[in-house]
Amino acid sequence: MRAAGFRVTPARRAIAAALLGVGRPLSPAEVLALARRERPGLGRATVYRTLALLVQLGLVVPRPAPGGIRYSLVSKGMHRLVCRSCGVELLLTECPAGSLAGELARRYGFQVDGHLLEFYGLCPDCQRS
Amino acid sequence: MRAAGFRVTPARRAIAAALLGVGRPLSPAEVLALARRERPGLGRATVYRTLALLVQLGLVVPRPAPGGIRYSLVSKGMHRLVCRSCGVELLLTECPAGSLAGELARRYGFQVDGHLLEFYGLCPDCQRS
DNA sequence: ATAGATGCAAAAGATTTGCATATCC
DNA sequence: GGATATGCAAATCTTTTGCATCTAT
Repeated sequence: MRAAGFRVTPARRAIAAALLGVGRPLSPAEVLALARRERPGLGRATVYRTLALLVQLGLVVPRPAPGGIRYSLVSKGMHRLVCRSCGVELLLTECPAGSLAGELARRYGFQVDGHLLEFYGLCPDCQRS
Repeated sequence: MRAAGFRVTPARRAIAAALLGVGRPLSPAEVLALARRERPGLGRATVYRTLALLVQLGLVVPRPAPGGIRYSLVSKGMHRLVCRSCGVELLLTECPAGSLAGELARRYGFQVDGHLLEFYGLCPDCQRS
């Protein structure tokens, strides 16, 4: 963060802490609510600006979810099994994709620093209805 | 579609055709504009309702993109290399994930019918700035 | 014939922007 | 000290909802 030439401020700390503390993807509204516990005066706009910055820096990934985009730290739970009907998620540990990253970097000149692997389908409950 | 007990209507055809015609993820506004070429009176609300239905049915996936959620047909380009700064995308052909799908179905009782694999990073141009 | 789908307009939400003030380095 | 970041409020955009009408099956 500082390495990239951006300032480390209390607002940014609070927002990062909110994402760190909870192990699941959060909507901007949830991030605001959580971060305000630590920093009561925090403004909505700052949350949006900071989330965009964290995405830019590759520290956070936006994910579509029923009800809008949610954000989660890159390191946590990037491999999921998601029910497209009710939205339940299972976190997976397997990752057959990591090995491809280096190969892609070499081939396309990208600096690859994360990936997302999601399987979609219907959970047992939703298969019934 | 019909198999799942839903009606096949001109509005739905036009929306599906829009997604089929263009090979990239579209925002709801883009879907509306394209589908209106075929069906001028099409309403915005119908686009949202139909996109949600197509996601439910597993025919379309929502993806986060700079500027909001975009939708694309499941069959097309589910494996991508995305620049988190400018948003350029490369489609990939490799897929080390397919083999896991069956295993997950067995283990968790999910009916797995699609997956999304994305690598994030910086494209050569954005690495410079 | 009738449950389901549509289009419209309005309501509700979400995100962005402009700007004066406060703050990190 | 000076560029950066912040918080607020308003402006803008996106998405959802209620309802009367229409249409696939």
